[in-house]
Amino acid sequence: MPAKDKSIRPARRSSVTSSAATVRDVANLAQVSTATVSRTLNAPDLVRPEVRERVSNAIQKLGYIPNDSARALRQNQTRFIGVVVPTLSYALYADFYAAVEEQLSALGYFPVLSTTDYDLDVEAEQITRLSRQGAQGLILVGRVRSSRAASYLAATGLPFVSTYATDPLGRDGTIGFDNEAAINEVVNHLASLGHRRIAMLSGLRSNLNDRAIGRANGFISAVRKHGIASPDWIFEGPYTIESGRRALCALLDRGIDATAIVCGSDMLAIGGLQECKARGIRVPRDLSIVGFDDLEIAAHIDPPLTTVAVPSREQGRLAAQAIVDLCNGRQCPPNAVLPTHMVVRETTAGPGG
Amino acid sequence: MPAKDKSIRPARRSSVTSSAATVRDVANLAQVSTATVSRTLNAPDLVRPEVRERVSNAIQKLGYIPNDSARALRQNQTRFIGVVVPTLSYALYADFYAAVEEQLSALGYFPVLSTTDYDLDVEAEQITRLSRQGAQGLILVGRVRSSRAASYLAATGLPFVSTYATDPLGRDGTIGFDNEAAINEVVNHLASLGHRRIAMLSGLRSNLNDRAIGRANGFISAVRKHGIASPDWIFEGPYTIESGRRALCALLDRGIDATAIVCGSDMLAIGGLQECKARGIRVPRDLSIVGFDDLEIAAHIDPPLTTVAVPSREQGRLAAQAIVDLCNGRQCPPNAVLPTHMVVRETTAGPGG
DNA sequence: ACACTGGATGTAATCCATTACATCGGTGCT
DNA sequence: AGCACCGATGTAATGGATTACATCCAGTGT
Repeated sequence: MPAKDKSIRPARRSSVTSSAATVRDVANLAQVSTATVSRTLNAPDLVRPEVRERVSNAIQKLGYIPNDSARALRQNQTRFIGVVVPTLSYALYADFYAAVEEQLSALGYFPVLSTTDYDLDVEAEQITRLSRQGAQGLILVGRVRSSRAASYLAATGLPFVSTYATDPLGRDGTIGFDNEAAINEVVNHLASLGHRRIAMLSGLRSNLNDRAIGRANGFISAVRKHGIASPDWIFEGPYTIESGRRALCALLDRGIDATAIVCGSDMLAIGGLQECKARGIRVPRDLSIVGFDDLEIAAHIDPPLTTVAVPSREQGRLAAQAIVDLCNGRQCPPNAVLPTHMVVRETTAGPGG
Repeated sequence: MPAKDKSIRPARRSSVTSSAATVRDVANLAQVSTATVSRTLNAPDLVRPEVRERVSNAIQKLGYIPNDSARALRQNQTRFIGVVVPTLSYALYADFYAAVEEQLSALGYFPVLSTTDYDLDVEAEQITRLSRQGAQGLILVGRVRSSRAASYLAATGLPFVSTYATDPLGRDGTIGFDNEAAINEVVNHLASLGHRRIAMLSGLRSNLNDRAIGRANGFISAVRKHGIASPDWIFEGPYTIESGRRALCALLDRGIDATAIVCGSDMLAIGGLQECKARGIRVPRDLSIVGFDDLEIAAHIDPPLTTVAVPSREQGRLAAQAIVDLCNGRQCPPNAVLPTHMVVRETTAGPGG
């Protein structure tokens, strides 16, 4: 009896050091092979109930936790999807992410989030990081990205879907809504109320935020279409209340006497509203204001904000479904244009009340 | 010349199938061993510049991306930290997470987020999931958790820090602030303004949310201390505007004629304020209202909300630093009690104006 | 009684990067 | 010359789970 080699070596790891138990420890304790342990976990039907029981007990006793890195390495699949959004501080994206998380988890995947702070270079970094870490697919916001990111995605063939945008050509997967059309609807509405002097508070277009650009373009084209006001009455700022106030100040300082203001975001609108209040400008009597996004808060400020409801959660759900489909080889390049709709509350009226 | 075995086999993978390149492919192309490739990436000083150059070119040419699962498996470290928060829809946690992300990334780690929707059972699931996936440490919210989660953490010895709470005993790592003391300060302030009839709009305590419980306890003890009003004037609801409105209705329906209301969250306060406006109750003349958290929106509603500023971002930064320290074996059980401070705006005044 | 089938289980290769250890050529010292 | 040493590189073991393939055994059909 030279030595019971097999039973001695694993024992070292499972008892002496307290480092995590492995399949081998479990196998030894349950008197089976590692293959059987693995099968007990992943295909219980292939294992006799009696043996299954023994293995389960061993797992229990050792507090065995499978090592997902090893599994991912072997199976070449991590079941995680990278989700890259501009920020979570804007409630819209927080909701979007929540919907993504919910749907992915229902499909047996899970999200790994990262934020870019609206910086396309950061976005490119995050994309490569997520890819290296084994993301099986990506959910991105917007369709414009840095050339580095674009070529990386093309070169690796990593599946991804874009959101909050539309793709007129329908090549890549895109789940979103039409920013231009939505703003068009707003301008139409204001025009039908009789407004002829309409300005816009827009998000920053300089960093190639295509949602902001789309909304601004929608404004320009709509204003042209109606032959009203000036397409260059556009004031930009980040999506914060403070910046909305400043943008309204800038507008007034330039002596523009608009009767209505279209905003690229509810935050800008709320800021504008604040500034009006501070200056004694009555909304909607002296000035109509329309927001965008329909954040929870929009319904609860005074007066309740007229705005555009966007299908954030629905988008998140569909994007999650789409990326999982792509990962599983279903070739359908998912493409959806979801409807938006105006929610008319109390910050809009005809000019003069 | 039997065969150049070594150069033939890897070629199969790098050219025929288009699956990702590995160190071996790079090594072959650069005419070096895999060890040298690895060193070029992780310890360039050990490699002659000339060789380094060759390897870099090969990496470039093949679009080689290291497989992090393999690295994690071998090194037994993933450099990721699990972050478990109740929800992102509440802006406070979104900010917290942003600070965590920023600090972790500065330290060469990265966060993997998951949300619980305030459910401790879900929290337990997320904790085990993150652990299995290789989280090296966890950042959690609150100190109360399900027994399953608690015993799991104890059994595995996985490092973690709790936030948004304090640990009187200082055993575990806890980075937070004193909810009770903060509410105490609020009640003191109201009492010094002359209020004697004070009620509370609280978060739900039933699901063992220890922030809500701490704040409610603070209210009860402060009210007792001052010998004023009734400690059971507490109305609960989730942290939403809608629920704040309902809670205020419930309070009024019960015929309580409080002169001041302390809220467990700004959202509850905003809801209360809305309901006051709807019913013609003037704030602060007829009723003072104090929020909690000092969300961005608090300063921008009408009237601007008096509230308690909490150090969310600071907490996030410290928690990230602390968990990384713990992961690196520094034994200091981190413990910090950060200051909160009241921000007095325009929803508070003496009773009657 | 024999060959065969199929279910249950074991054996060992595999995924990919890292790294301990071995190797080799060259330098400097005695 | 001989020895120690060093820097650069290669060889091969390693981490943990999965899985293709081999093996064994009981049951079935003829």
